[in-house]
Amino acid sequence: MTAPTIREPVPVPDDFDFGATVHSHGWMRLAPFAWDRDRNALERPLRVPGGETVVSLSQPEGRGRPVVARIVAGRGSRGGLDGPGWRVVESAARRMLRLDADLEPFHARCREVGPPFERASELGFGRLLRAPTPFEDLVKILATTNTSWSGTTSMVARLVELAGGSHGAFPTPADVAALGADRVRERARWGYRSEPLVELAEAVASGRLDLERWETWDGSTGELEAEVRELRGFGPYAAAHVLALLGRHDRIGVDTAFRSFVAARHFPDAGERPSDRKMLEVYDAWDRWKGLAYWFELWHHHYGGGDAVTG
DNA sequence: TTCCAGGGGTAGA
DNA sequence: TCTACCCATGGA
Repeated sequence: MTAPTIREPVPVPDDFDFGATVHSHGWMRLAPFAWDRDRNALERPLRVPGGETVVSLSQPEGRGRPVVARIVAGRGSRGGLDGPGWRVVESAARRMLRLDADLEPFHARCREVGPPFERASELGFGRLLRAPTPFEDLVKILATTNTSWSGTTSMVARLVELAGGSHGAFPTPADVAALGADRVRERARWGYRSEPLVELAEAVASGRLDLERWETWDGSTGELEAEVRELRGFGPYAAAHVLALLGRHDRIGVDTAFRSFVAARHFPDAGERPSDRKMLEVYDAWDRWKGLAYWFELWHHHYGGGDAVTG
């Protein structure tokens, strides 16, 4: 048992940029994430042994300096976390912020290609914010399909409200399974996604689907993609998104944002919108970095304004 | 009411 | 494997 603490540093890679990571895509806007503008901190509840805690993450000393995890509520608010509790928080931070990702190969490639990609390294681009668990990421990806971004945020918020923890922690697979498809449909308003969501939750809760296996997948992207596609409701777009959050970027999830952005940027003079195939060809030369290359272009286009890319 | 949204599923070529 | 077409469903 270590001494109680309410504030601990988490070591990070030299090129780690907290702001760029948090604003890498729309996840920071989905419950139970909350962005604290005043502190430039990312806040969210986490399940820890014996209950929940609310942690606030920031990088007060700037790029390459440690991320600081502050316990702001829940278990730990009055005395800190014990050793096991703290390890859960640190492990969650590492997954969310992708602290173990090696982006040097991507950044080296970006420097070769030149503008605007050469700025990817200095801007700290390349780590896509994730949930603490692969289950939460899958649920949120399902919530982006066939709907608008506002629909996604409300579906996720209602699910957390209905089945989440007392401090708002994201529901576990068992929680979602217990909620059942009917209530997911009628009260969380997930529409036709309700049954695929509950099926996913049941598969994970029962152990039939082991998502941890995907975290350390050493097979081909195609094999992993095939497993993801076996999940109901996960088509080509959703599967590519899942792969991206697992650190594989040799697929691009084609959605309305991809089509409109790539058409405008790379085919400005085309009379009619080019085919998906034509638009995907733009990124062929990036091999295993296709997805990040596209996302950097989109992100770079928006990030000047300081907002996350949410469509 | 109509139209759209960070698509999925399926049939047929 | 690619295309065409239908379908879903809340919100603007």
